[in-house]
Parts: sequence; structure tokens; C-alpha cells
Amino acid sequence: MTIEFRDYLQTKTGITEEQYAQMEPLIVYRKIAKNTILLRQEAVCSEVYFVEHGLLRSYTVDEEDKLHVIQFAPEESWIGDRNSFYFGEPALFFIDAYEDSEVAVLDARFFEHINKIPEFAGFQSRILHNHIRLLQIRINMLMAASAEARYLDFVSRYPNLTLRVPQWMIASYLGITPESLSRVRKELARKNFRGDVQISPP
Amino acid sequence: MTIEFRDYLQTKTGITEEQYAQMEPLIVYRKIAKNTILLRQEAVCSEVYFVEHGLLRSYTVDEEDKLHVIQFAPEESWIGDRNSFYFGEPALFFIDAYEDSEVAVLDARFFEHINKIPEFAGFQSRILHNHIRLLQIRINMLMAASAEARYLDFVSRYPNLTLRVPQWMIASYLGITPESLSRVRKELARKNFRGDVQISPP
DNA sequence: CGAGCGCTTGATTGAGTTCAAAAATCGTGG
DNA sequence: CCACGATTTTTGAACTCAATCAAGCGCTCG
Repeated sequence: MTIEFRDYLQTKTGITEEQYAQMEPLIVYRKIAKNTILLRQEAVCSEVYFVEHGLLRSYTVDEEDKLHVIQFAPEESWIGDRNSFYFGEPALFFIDAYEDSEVAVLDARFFEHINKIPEFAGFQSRILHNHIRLLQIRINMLMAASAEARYLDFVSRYPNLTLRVPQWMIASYLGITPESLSRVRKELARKNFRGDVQISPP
Repeated sequence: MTIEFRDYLQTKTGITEEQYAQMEPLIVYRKIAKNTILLRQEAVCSEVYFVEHGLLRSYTVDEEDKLHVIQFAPEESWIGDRNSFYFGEPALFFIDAYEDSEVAVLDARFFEHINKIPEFAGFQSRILHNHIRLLQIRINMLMAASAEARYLDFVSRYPNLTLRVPQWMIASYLGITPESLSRVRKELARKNFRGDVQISPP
């Protein structure tokens, strides 16, 4: 379940012990208490996080103070405002911890360092492409899929999250209201769909 | 208006004449006739395009055969399914030419080549980050903004496109119907908003 | 136990869709 | 240059999906 950043690097890049030792000073391992805000909208993002354990999330707050969940980052995933981090622009969203978490904190120095190491050629690129992949899928979903289809996609993509985050937050991620999600689920139950938890008919 | 890929590389990377000459064989300059399809959904994307002149676009077609415009790529922009290109997965969208266009066609060999040149360190990264930036902004818009706000954002972001593509296609990009966009515009006119073209009151 | 939070349900509202048709615009060939 | 057909845009009316507003229920935690 939990994966350490070190092991992650090892399996993804085949880095050696001593190479890791060299970059260790550039990595900060940090425990994040639930509800801690790591990045504020409009601030500049100077760190990117790799989640070893727990759950971070990002969200925007619109003019009407409504919260929209952009991304969930459970264990073994990355989160950060890449745009702000790279271009120094104001962040488009908040990042905070929804569960007590343990993360590896990486800053610009870390990425500069790894870009000089041959084994890491393509590692950054891979992360960025994967990020693009997720964003692209998200856009497709938002544009082309109904509330029900988006929910089904969500549960298949992140089955364990349905148990870890409240329904209103999943609704927010899907771009619908909690009430609507409740009704979508009711309808799915009627149609005999089984998600993670499901009440059997009498 | 038109920018050549060569000049683009020059200004972005400070590449020398001879460095350009070295990579020239890896670049294909190609004229694309209007309506030519460059990538089909579900196919694997093996090329990325830099638009020198003209207008490409990408779009998905959903289960109900509805078309959703994902991206417009006018001169000096990039287009391609990065996910498919990098991971070899089936493409999430079509790419075609909406106007007769001139593009630089770049394949994996090109990117491998430039990654070995010091002046290009960070060039790829910059392109990818910029792509992420656009996707992220798009997601924020789709999640948090009304049809009217999305349209206003569009005209300010791509003022000249409002003259080059039909309204129904902009509507598709915004995720609304042409009828809705027509009404949004009518309402904006009533409120005295001036886009690119606007009829003065009598 | 009671206050607060999350989930559900019902009633109502509303933004945007659908369907249909008219009006405006564009393109092309005579 | 004009005419004609095709495409695009606009308008109207009915409708739909999801949002909003408003209770009510159940659970947990202080």
C-alpha cells in the first residue's frame, strides 16, 4: 500500500545506492497533518509532492466561494501546480492534506540535479507525460460524459477512494452537486450496479 | 502572422545555424490541405505538429457521435496527442486541418536528437509545461465557469479565432450548443459587451 | 445527549438542450 | 454581379438534467 519515494525511484529509474545518497540531501521527507494547506491559490508553487502515504488533494475556489476538487493524490502519486512551479505564475489551485500523509517534497534544485544524471534521462519527461495523460482524460470526461458515466469512470479508476473520501468531495471532483451524485448512485443501485459497497436488495 | 519553425527554434533556444542544419533532416515541412485528418481517435499518434501557418484542431467523438473540440492550434502552436505519442496508447482524439495549413512534423527521432543538444535542455520541458498549463486552465474553466464566462475567456484568449472559425465550433470547444452560444452572445450584446465584431445600437 | 456533519429525499428553479423553423451569410457557377 | 443552394446563426417553445432550497435522518464525537 505505502511506497517509499526511494523505492519508487529505484524501480522507475534503476538508480544506484550511491546516486540516491547523492540526491538525498535535496529530498525532504515530511509528515503532513490532515488539513494542512501546502499551497494556496494565487501563491507561487515552489515544491512538488510525491505522496508516500495518505491523501492530498488540489482544488480551486471560484468567485462564488465554491470549491472544486481538481485532483486526488493518494499514495504513489504526484501533486503540484506544474504551471506555477515552472513559470512562476500564481497557482491555479490550493493543495492540502485530506488525510494525515507522508510525502517527499521536491523543489527546483532536486529537478535540476536529476536532470544531470543519465539514468534520469526521461524520468522527468515520463512524469510530465503522465500528468498530461491524466489531464487529457479529465477534459474528455468533462466534455463528453454524463454525470453517471463520470462517476462510473471514477470508481473504476480510483476504487479505494470511494471509501476514503466523502461523497460530496467525489461529487465536487465530478463537477456535480452532492445531491446529484446521491441520485446518480440511487439510480445505479436500482439498475443493479455494484460499486465498492452496495446494499443487496431484500 | 506566420512564423517559421526555424525562427521559433532560434528565438526559443538560441540554436546555431549548423545545429539547425544537423537536425533539419529530422524535420518534415508539410502543407496540409483543409479537412485532412492527421490523427484518428484510437490510432497511435506518432507525430507532433508545430503549426507555422493555418489552423489545426483536435476533437473527440463520443458514443452518440457528437463532436467535441478539444483544442485549436493556430500559427505558432503545438498539437498532438502527447499521451499516445509517448506511451503508445490509442489516441483520445482526432486531429485535422480546419484551414489549409503549413506545419513542421516532428517524430520521436527529432525529440531524441534534440535531447542530446545542450541548448535544448529544458526546451522539451518548456513545451510540456506549457501544454500542462493550457490543459489545467481548460479544466478550471470547464469546472468552475458559466457558459458566458467561458466564452469571454475564449475571446480574450484567442481573439482572432472568433473570426476564423464558425460559432458552432467555438460552442463545441466551450462545451455548449450553438444555440446556447448564440443566446449568450445576444445577452452580452444587450449588456453592451464588445467582442471582435459588434453591431452598434441604432 | 445534543451539535454538527454527511447523506438522502422531495419540491422547485434554472441554465442549457432539443426540436423546429426562419433569417442571415457564404460560396459558387452561370 | 446576381441567383441559388448550402451552411450558419438566430429565434421561439417545450423540455431535461442538474442545481438549489429545504427538511429529515443517522452517525459520530465532544
